[in-house]
Amino acid sequence: MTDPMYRQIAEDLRARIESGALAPGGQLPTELELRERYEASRNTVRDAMKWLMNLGLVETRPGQGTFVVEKVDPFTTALFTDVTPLSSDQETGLGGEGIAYAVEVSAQGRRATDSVPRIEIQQANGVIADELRLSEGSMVVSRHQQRFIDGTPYSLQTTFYPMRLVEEGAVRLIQAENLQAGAIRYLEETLGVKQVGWRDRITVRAPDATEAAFFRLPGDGRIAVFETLRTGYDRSGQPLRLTISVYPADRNQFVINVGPAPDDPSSERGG
Amino acid sequence: MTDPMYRQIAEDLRARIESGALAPGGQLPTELELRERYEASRNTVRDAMKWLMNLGLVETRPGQGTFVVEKVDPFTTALFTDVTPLSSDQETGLGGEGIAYAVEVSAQGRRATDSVPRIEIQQANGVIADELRLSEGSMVVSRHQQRFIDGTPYSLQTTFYPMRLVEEGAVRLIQAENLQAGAIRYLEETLGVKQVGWRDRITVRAPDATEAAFFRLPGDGRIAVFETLRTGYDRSGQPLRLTISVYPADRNQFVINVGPAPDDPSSERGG
DNA sequence: CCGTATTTGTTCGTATGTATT
DNA sequence: CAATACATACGAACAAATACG
Repeated sequence: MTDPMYRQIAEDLRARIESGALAPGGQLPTELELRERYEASRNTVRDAMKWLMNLGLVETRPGQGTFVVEKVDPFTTALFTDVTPLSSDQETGLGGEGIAYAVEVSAQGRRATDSVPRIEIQQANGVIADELRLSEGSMVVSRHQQRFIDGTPYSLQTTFYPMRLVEEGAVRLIQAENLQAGAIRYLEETLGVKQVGWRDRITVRAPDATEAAFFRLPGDGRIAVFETLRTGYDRSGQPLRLTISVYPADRNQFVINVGPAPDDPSSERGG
Repeated sequence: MTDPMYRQIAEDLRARIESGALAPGGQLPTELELRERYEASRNTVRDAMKWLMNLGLVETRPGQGTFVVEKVDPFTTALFTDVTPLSSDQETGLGGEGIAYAVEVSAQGRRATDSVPRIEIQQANGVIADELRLSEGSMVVSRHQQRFIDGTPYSLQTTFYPMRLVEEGAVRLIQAENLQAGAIRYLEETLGVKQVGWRDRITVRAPDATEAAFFRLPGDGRIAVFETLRTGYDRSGQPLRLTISVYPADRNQFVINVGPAPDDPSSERGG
């Protein structure tokens, strides 16, 4: 019938937060103070805090207190941009080859850096075998990188190539240099195979321990991560590569521009 | 140094789940059994359960027990599809006007139904004013719909139009009929304004109480929702409309097809 | 640098309520 | 109605992180 006490406490605090009475970044009363204010036990107050924490409204800092979460303005990653000029109807292209390479940050003045790739040769498991249309257990090359923007962790990215491509001569795939935006071009120059299309898949899930550590996320799964799969295909419709990227969901968004959409993708931010 | 006991218990159970020893849908031992097995108090065992719950690995059902979460195969929503034929290089078009209308479900044999729109005339707040490039407090028409697939809640969707469009003659925007895929065409026929491009934004956040109730989500924020903003622009680069859609993140994914990507977007599913 | 006070984190015990079988 | 299983609530004690003099 009536809500349990810890939810009533949470609801009361939630209302104060949404109304702005408790400002972002501001500190909440301590658990002992709240225990007196609501005439509840400390554990009940803590249950209310956990509720608000799971809603992403507050965060606790041991030894300091409980604070209202400040939303950061997110990194914007363009998954697709069609660069048709606004005033001319001629040549509705797909933005040239350049965009085929990777997910790109619409970084204004921000500096993106990537770690040296960690190369592995491994068996294709479920999703990887599925997307690359290989039989389970087929060998693939994986190139794993940590990506940073202005030094802060931005994404974890792993690209898988069928081992076939290496056997056919693309040996630099198994060397730990930064192919980066050049991987697709390298394959074209070396083997003559060209990526003519791709498919992105966007899902959300809880981070694993590795991801939580890299992105400095809480460890419990209360902050999710985006997982994007990008499968690239050659002219014959055969999968060339699969790139799996992971981004923390609390500070990232994706945009897709289709047709002559104005520029300036959320650069301004009002108070 | 060493992890707290509730996390060790959680880690042990997590390993059993990932290894498959505890199958999806299967029941975990009861809290009393776990209390004996790990020689901990029931509260500590429950802390371990909450940890696993936030990671999305288990769910509890009062009176029944604790169960390993079964992942459903997600609804797939295509945000963008470029239908260039595979074998010809001529005319790399954007797939025609048809795709401009809306986010479309790649529903194979599934039946999509929408509720009658709830129309409101309201002031544009922060995001809405921002995207439609209106000054704060300008009037907008909002058309809100509940969308279902095979009768199960699929998304909550609200489209905002500048009031200016109604004043200029598009009066059916404020009538509670299903314009649906015809809204863009209606604007073109009535006012001669044509949506020639759009921008999508994809973010993730905790659901609010309304959304949690509609999608039957837990109420604490442990299952997030996708929020997509689609802003449509006319030939002059002026925003025509803003559609905000919300989808539960545990049973939805988005796909983007660029260039001649093969069909069959994840219809098969291996055990 | 050290010690103390403050604040959240962990763990236990216990009792009672609510949902399901 | 009874048994089972999770949910709520209280009280207590100690640990760990942080801030401050």
